[in-house]
Amino acid sequence: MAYNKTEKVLEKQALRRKRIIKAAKEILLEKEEIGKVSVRSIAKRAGIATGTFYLYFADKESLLDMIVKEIYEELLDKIKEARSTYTNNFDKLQASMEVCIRLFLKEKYLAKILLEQFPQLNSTLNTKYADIEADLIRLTKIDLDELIEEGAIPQQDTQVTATAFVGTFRQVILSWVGKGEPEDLELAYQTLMEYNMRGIGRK
Amino acid sequence: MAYNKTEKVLEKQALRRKRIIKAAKEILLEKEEIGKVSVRSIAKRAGIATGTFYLYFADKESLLDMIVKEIYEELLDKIKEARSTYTNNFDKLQASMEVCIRLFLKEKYLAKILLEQFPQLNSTLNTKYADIEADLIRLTKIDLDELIEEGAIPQQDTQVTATAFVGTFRQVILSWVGKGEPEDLELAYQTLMEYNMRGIGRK
DNA sequence: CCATGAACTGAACTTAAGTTCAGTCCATGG
DNA sequence: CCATGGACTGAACTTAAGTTCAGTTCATGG
Repeated sequence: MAYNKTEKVLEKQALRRKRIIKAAKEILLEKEEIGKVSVRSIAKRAGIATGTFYLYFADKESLLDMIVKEIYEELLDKIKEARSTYTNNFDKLQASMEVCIRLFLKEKYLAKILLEQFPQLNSTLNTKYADIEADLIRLTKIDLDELIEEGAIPQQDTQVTATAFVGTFRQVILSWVGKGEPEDLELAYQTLMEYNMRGIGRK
Repeated sequence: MAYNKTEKVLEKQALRRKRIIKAAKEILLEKEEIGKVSVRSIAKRAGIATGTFYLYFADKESLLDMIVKEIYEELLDKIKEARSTYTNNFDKLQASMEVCIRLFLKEKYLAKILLEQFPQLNSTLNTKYADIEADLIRLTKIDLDELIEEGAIPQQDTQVTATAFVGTFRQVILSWVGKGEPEDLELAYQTLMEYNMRGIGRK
């Protein structure tokens, strides 16, 4: 005599699921160390009992997993959107980087979670995070390879330069998240972009 | 009637202390996650009882603290030494970076511990690690400021460019530690250095 | 070679986090 | 408005790590 869930219940459950994710993100922001984010604290913040958490997520890792995925997809979507408005490969590359910076600064929690918290994890998740960095490097490399083909930048080991390129952004964004943005953000942003444009040898 | 320790005992204790540090470094290398490095496992590896650990270090954090300090001092010493053989500021900057790369690649454990393991820590230690990165950036910034004063590179926000500079090295070294060095290391190293030299606008 | 005190030991204590589950509450459908 | 089964609860269980300490071993100096 299994009964069917009504729309209302389904909505309530979806909301609860979202609340759990939101609570987790909030706590990830507050805690210095990702290890300190406990299921108990997430449940408490979300206003549910500890056990209820496990009705929504198989385990703690599943939740964190989902959060990484969500954030990264949001980032990729915005990058894709920004790139679509340009045809020139320089512009596309710059647009991608601009999106990263602006998104991470606007939503510092994204930066903190993605650049600070998740790299602290081991196991499956850390691998997943490394994959994201590797992915961004891969995407950058594609752009650089195309620029070389066009003759817009000199021949170079794009694996190395793409890695360096991404490295500058990671380091600079993290420094801004950590100790506050510079007074003149636009100037700083431009400095960074020029650094990399010169770095790849833009003619 | 307190008795005096003989030389033999003092040596044995010094050795034991070193063994504990060595054991900890070894385990730091093996474990993906620094949190998995337990006092028990360190003691076992060092061939002592768990409790004995606490006769040599106040607590686990003291040991890790000491390890960071040791590694960082080793790095700074080598940098200082390498710099002393040059007078030109470009050469000094390049020498510093070359030392970092060569040291981290030669002793991958240093890179893994300093760039991968310690950033995973929270609290005091993480702060200490952040201090090291900040310190390297600070040192780089000094070089850049001098180069600007000499007119060797154009005016720029050296806080940003120094951060970017260090970021490229961190990212590239970590990628090499993670998935193996490139076939032609010299070439890759040169690529990275050129990237940064162009980046800072070397004339 | 013994008395003393320092070094060492590892089991026990403490704390904290992930996970489970018997009992309770609540929505459904008759 | 009840009987049923799913949702929810939070105390209890499990595991694992840091730390302590009573008992044991060892080194010293007489």
